[in-house]
Amino acid sequence: MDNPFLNYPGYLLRRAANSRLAQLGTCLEPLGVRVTEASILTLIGRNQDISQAEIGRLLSIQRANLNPLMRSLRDRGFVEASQGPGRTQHLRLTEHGRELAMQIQREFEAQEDRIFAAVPEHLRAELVPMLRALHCEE
Amino acid sequence: MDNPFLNYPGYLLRRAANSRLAQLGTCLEPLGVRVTEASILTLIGRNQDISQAEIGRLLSIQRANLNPLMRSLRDRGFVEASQGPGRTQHLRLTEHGRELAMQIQREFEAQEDRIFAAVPEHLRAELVPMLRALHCEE
DNA sequence: TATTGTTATACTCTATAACTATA
DNA sequence: TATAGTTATAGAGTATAACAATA
Repeated sequence: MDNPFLNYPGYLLRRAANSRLAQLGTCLEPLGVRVTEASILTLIGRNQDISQAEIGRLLSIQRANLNPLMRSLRDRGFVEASQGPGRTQHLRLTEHGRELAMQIQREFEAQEDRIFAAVPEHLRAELVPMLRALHCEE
Repeated sequence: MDNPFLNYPGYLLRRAANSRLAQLGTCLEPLGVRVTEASILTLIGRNQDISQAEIGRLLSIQRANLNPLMRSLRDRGFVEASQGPGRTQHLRLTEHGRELAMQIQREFEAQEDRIFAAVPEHLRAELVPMLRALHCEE
């Protein structure tokens, strides 16, 4: 059976990204959050009083799509908002959210360690530069 | 603004894969097919009389999800099916499908060239091995 | 029984458009 | 006018369950 895609970097890139995303999702499952939610909580934890729009820009999530995610995180008691200028909301983690963010941080680090470990040692220093180079604006 | 994800290989991997997938999608748009459809047509072109189930295994698409894709490709006159053993169908490209598959092939190759070109020259030989290493079974 | 094709369904992510509220 | 948040909607990809047909 001829499967040309196994030699195509574009296909291999997608396959690697999907498999690692699924792996991280499985690791986060016991914490009750999905990868996107965990990323948002991490960003708020590191940037107190960040706004929804800023999160969207940093994670490449559109405002319209971020809205239901944020509402869910607020409803579950991980995030609280205070009024900023204009319609802007200042977001921060609740105590509950901070505890969760710490557990998420551990899972994120474990995942990055697994990914680095999968790369041959002599190429590890090149991994991040190579992945940055593979990104395109378009 | 602290964006830790720009140093996380997992995030960079997903970002690179998404951007390249979008780029390829844009290049295929004039041909009137999406990336998934183009991949299926390529596989049928290279493996005459392949079955749906085999395509699914090679591209990691489940049978249930492949069904509407295949029906659409048949309805548009790119693919025809003949009866195989059991419920198996032998798939092959129509004349129309073969012409399209040739154009797709050119776009696929152009995309792979672009991706290779984005990688620093001294790392190009390591790209495919590295991407293969980044894949995980999970 | 195992495999293939099929249908239905649901969830996630993504994309667009349009609306409001405020600087 | 520009930005932030909101709502509705649609498409694409993915997941599970269940069913029919055939080896």
